[in-house]
Amino acid sequence: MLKLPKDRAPERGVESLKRADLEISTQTERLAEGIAELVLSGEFQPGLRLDEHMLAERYGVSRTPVREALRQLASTGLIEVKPRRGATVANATSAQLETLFAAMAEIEAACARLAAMSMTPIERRRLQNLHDSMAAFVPREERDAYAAANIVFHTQIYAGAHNEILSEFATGLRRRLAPFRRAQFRTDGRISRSHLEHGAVVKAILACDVAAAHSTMFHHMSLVEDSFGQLGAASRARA
Amino acid sequence: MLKLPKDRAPERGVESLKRADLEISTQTERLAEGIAELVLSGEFQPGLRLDEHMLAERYGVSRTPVREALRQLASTGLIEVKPRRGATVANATSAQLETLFAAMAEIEAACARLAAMSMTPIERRRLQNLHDSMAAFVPREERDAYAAANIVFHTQIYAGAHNEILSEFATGLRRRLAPFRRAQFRTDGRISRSHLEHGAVVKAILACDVAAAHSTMFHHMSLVEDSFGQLGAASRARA
DNA sequence: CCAAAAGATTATGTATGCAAATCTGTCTTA
DNA sequence: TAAGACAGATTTGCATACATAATCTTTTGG
Repeated sequence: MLKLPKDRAPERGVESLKRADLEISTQTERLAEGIAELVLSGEFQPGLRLDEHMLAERYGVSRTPVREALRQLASTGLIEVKPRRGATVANATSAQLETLFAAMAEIEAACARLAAMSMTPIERRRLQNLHDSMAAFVPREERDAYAAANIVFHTQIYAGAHNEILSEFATGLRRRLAPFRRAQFRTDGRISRSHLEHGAVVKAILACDVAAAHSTMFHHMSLVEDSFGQLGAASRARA
Repeated sequence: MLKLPKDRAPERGVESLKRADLEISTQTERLAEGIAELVLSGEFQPGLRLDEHMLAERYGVSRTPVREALRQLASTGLIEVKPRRGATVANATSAQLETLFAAMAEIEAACARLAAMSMTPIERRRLQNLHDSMAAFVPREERDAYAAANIVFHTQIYAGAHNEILSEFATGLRRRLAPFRRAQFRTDGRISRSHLEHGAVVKAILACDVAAAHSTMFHHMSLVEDSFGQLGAASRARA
């Protein structure tokens, strides 16, 4: 392509209207974010081959930044890159999903423990408020709203742990599992059970009960895992 | 450079004589491993600027695989890559080191707990044997031998947890902290104290005492952290 | 008719070149 | 003398080109 940087500028603008352009400086970052979005939204399903040429054309760039973006995403586990065989959206066997859920339960429980230990009064009150407001979604079975608030709920606990590293691990695992938990709250009664479990976690954290925060969160995450046995099987069949 | 692929072949051959060429397929992998080695060995110290040209020349390749290797290492936290500003060996403030140690304590404790739960009899016996054999290094103060065996000890526990993800987190954190814990067993009495703590961990794991495995390992890792307060300050000053 | 090998095709790995951003050192000016 | 600005040098980001491994297709032998 001849040097026509102005030709690409408009596309770029459209693509990233949501977030401030100030923050995103390189094509690679933009691509990594865009591709991740496609995977998380379900448009790119697990197992799909990610052709470098195809992506380069789709985003109007050369293969070089595409390759860098793919490597970066591979490091998060969202996609897989095998040497000389290209990249695919990560696809997990049910055994691997079990491992991921188990790891996530451990990390989330650790975060909850630390949160009970070191959350500020303001953070504790915000958590309580969020939990209370989520109660409204339960009787009405507003799955999407509850799912969105659920992510905020857990994110607040990660933040409350005041440990950037554990927080990143937890966020990464959540992202990595996202393609496989699309139907999370579809099971009947899952929402109300989730809210009850959250209540126990909140109570423990507010009471600074470190051990209870750990165990209630671990319990909560284990139950989430249970409700996904069949999904693991489904994704494996697709491979 | 004109296309003279034959000119480069010999260099490449010489460079990788040590390890089987069969396993390493791309330049990027070789470079990532090589650079990581330089960082871990201390030849590349925290804060050092990693110039792409310099590395490319040093390894006799072009900048392209160097860039990919740097991105890959950045994802492990061993180096840092800022857009348009290049890569540097990761340098942590003492606050960040504290966070890393705290995260590591949590993950190691989780691994120990899972290990107590799910190690096979063979794995348990191997751990016991290793621990026993490490006793020999204590009275003789063989720091290097003890340090090497110490890594094996912890690695056996990661493996015993039977959770690939947590194992990778733990290994990654250990690598990431390596540049800052060079003098780990230099403190007087550190070796014998470490061995005592290991003993408590082994005892708990062999007894399938899940809670004790967690707490003894957590205690062990916390003490490791304590003996590094001054190192964090030193590395910060260098920045 | 099927299997296996050889060739064609495609995609990945690597090299090189150019443009823009950052950095460095010098020179001007208050 | 110190602060700021400007120009040159350096370095990164990206595009393009080429070489090679992997894959697909076709052909040939049993």
